[in-house]
Amino acid sequence: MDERPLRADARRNRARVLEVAAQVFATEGVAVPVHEIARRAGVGTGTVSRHFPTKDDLVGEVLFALLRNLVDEADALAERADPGTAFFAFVATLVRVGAANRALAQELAGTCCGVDGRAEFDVPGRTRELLAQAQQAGAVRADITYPDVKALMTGCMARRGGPLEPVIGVVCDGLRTGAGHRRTQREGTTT
Amino acid sequence: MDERPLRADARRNRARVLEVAAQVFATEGVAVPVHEIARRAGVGTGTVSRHFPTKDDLVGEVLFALLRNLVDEADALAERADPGTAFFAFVATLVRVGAANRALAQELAGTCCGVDGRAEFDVPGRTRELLAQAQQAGAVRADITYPDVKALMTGCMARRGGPLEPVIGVVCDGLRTGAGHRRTQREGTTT
DNA sequence: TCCCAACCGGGATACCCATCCCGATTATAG
DNA sequence: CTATAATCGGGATGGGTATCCCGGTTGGGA
Repeated sequence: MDERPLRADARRNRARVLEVAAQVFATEGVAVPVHEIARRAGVGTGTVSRHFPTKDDLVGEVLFALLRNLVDEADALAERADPGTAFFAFVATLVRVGAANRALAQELAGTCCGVDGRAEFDVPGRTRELLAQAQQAGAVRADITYPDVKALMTGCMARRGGPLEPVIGVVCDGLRTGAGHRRTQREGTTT
Repeated sequence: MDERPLRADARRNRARVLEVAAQVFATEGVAVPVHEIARRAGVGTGTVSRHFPTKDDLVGEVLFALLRNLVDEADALAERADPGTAFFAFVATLVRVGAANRALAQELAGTCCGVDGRAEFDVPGRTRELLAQAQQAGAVRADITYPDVKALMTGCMARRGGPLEPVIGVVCDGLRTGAGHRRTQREGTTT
């Protein structure tokens, strides 16, 4: 196909753009203009959009690596720990990573370009699985759904610039079975 | 000052724009273009920007009423209920209102125009006070700060379109002193 | 009823941004 | 060293939004 090797300078520029983009998107979110990425990388906007025809392509490439790591971690936890421990550990990891990386937080919150959900990078899918297993094992409240977990994690990620232990603690304690809640009298409510 | 009464048609248009804006911002958030508000209100864009010179003016006017109600509710709770009950009830109210109104959620999350914080409409201030009193009364974990609470509530508000009891339950249980292990009455579930 | 200031509509203007294009530059094969 | 195709920079283009402006319309007091 188009697997022709890039010229040396082109390869260098591409890598530099990717590096700068990763840093900027992590710090300021995906809303940063492409021309700003180009400026900081010391290249023209044309160079950026030649290597990444669309802004989503650039964002996607930046997110791929991060999402893959998370999926790997989820899989590792799933086989190394019991369901409850695995689920809570993964939630804590997602929150920490999301709080440290705005772009990733936006992606996980669904306010980004939506590159996850693709086979090998399906973080939401992994989270769903871990949740289901933790609930089956009786470690997590049964009335909780994935959207609930997603919303709670999204909130925790917004706690940028402060210690994360408190919010993670609150959420994990609250999710745990046996925390006092009135589930007993409202089993299958749907609003 | 310029308190000359508006002409009848002008007053009618202003009210209609405000009404439509409130509805649209609540449903779709403050990012909706002004010209869209004008279109749905059946007026020209000029009419909107004459009554509300800036988009922030329009958004602000819409939010004022909502914020005032919330502040009133906070004050009422503060004097009618014990600190713990008041705090949890207010948190539940904020989450419910925020989940039902995107513009308000954006405002409370700080991703809007920031009209609150003004004396009589200072919802964050009231929340802070209720939190401090609840902690002093020993009803809420001592390691929690206002930004933690804000982040958690922001997350819950993102749970649009589903039942809110689970997320509110998780957060309130998690915030409660001695959380993660039992206890609970049914506070914090006011509608 | 008549008249004019207040009001209306929506086109004009001024940004901002992503993406495309093309003349100038440069890596590198021969 | 030279030729040439790949690459570069940044201006041009198209689309979107907020705000301003002005010729036409109308409410309501005389």
